[in-house]
Amino acid sequence: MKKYSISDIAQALNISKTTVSFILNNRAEEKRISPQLVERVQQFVKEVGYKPNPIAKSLRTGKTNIIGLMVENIADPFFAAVARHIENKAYQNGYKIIYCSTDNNTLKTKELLEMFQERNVDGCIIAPPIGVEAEIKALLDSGMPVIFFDRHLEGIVTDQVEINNYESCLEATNLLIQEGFKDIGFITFSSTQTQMQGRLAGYQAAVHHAHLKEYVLEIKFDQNERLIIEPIKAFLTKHTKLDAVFFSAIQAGTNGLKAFHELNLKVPGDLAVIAFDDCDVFALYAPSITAIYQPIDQIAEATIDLLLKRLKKKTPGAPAAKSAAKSSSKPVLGNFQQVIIPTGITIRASSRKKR
Amino acid sequence: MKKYSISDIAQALNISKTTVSFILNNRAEEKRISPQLVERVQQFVKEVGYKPNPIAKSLRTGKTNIIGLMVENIADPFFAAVARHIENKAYQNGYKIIYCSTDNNTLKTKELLEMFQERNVDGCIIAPPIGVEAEIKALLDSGMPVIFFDRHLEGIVTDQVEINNYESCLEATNLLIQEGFKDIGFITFSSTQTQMQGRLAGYQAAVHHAHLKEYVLEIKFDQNERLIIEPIKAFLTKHTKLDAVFFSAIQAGTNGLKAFHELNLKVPGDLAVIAFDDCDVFALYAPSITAIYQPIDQIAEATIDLLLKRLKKKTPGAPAAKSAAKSSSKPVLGNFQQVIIPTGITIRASSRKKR
DNA sequence: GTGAAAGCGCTAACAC
DNA sequence: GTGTTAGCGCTTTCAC
Repeated sequence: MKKYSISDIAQALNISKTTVSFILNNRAEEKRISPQLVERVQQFVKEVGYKPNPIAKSLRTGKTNIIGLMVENIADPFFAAVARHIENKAYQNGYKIIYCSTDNNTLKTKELLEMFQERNVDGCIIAPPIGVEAEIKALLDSGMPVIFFDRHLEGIVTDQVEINNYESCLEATNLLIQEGFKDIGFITFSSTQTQMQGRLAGYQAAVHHAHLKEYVLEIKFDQNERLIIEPIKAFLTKHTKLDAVFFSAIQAGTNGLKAFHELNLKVPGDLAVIAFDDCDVFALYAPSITAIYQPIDQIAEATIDLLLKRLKKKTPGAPAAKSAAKSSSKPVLGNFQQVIIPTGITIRASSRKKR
Repeated sequence: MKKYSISDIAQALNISKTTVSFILNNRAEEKRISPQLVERVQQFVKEVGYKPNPIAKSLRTGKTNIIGLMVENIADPFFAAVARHIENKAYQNGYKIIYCSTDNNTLKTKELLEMFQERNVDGCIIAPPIGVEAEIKALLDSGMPVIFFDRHLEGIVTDQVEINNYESCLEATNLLIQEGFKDIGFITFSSTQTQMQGRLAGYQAAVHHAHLKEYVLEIKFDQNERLIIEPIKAFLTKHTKLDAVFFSAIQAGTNGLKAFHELNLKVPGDLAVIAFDDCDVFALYAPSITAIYQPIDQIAEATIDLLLKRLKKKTPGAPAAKSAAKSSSKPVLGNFQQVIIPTGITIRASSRKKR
């Protein structure tokens, strides 16, 4: 099976490349090419299994049909699940995904952004680390659609999808307060990222509002779980007054449970628990752990939708939709959207006061 | 900051594109271009921040520096973790990753393989579903390096990385037998994939060798966990004689534990447990669950290494290594490798016989 | 040692 | 309605 190019087709059919190109790009009608010719070309193309070379196309048009996806760490269940949904919908819309993990590393992220630029991705979806504001701004200025999710960057206006970090942590903390817990710790990772800041602020607001004391542990995130477990143990050992703990992220939660084991602390007898982000561990743990869950599918859906919307706008003559296409009213140029997805909470045994 | 092309550079420096290209591709020496000129060009290139356009390069050379990565489901923690490692090493070597999930869907996989072909990826890493043998073979015949991992396809010879499924399940089953368990169930997903077949065969061999009865439950895999939990409950309810259960995969294990809860079965009192694939759930569950673990980093490392080795071979004149390059002896043409990575087992409370 | 020019496969302005 | 042709930015053969 020989590989056909557009010239081969033109030659075989004794017409010109242009005509073939027009037909292949659904511009036959617009160019008023005879239906018979269209039919003949399409027939032939199908027959020989011709596929246009996307690289040549990209070189010419500047479009690649590739989306850059940048998460903190693709091995993190949350990001992996989001990536999965995004991947699905992207492929359905004819886009491929190039992905990468930032590790929240500024330098690495800058390099990756540069790579996206060079590779000419059509748009990108990013859970940005702090410190790449200038580069993102440059990207946006160059006309590349950039969508933020999970967090945003102060001072940058672009489409973004987030959850209600502040409110959900406020409410979850209130739940503990209403149950009658008085000394509620908040165990989190030291981070200036907006989502983590929001969670902490929510906890603080609730605690202050109830005139309770604030106990916050900020741990430097590390892949080595001992470096998470040990600070938690130290914190719990120091603050023996604590009767409840709120974990701000999944790795805090699971490693916190490990710390409990090692200290032989019972839940919720010694310590009540609420965790941010749900997972099998929390559902199966005995007692089961109350957890805030992020609607991952909605987050992913909203994110990729925002990007696809931007990408659609860039191809004015997109002949996909038959006729309604033209009537897509208001241009909404540069009119960025911020989507907030509400979280849910699964109340289980760990947050109930023994009475 | 204007975007420079190679002609811009040539023009600015009053030399020809050719010369610039040679210098940029480290062929200055070979072409005996004067060191001063080389220096001048490199200086200028750095100054204006010129980056060659990879798309144009691809169109011309047929290489893309992109690796296709195809897993069953990127949201699965195992595949996500493998992807993470592969991504890392690929980027270090100048390759980008386009990834996709097959869902073990033959049709989808065929389309994705076609996409890899069209997109001209330089090579691909695949955890293949059954039924795409012909397409993979065609890909290999076309000269594309294809590396299998996690499983292989009968009748296809290519580089592959797997774990010792058979032996590890044989040994794990023997562990239960030695503890004195007599009626050991094996709960797995119905699959003709080699890795699942290997696990089942290992269990069967151990059980038969000990003249014990075989109890196998094969569940159709589904994202909806109720469709996994319910068959397990039915199986356990039917076979009340069982004193131990071996779960062949992580989703079998976690959903199995959920089934236990719902049936109010105690581990290991009512049922001892061993699971294939380890995770936090098993470590934190009370009692903790004995689990076979796959050395994910080794698997990923071996896989990407095999691919990189193939890719290196394809660029004979690669001027990366200074001089030792030429001495890479034996050609090993078409000499495919099969790497088997041994698993480990973490023995915890769930597999111990109460005495 | 360096340059002119062809061409990778495609799109699109322009001509007829 | 259809064809001619000029690039997109790069590599590489061949000529000098």
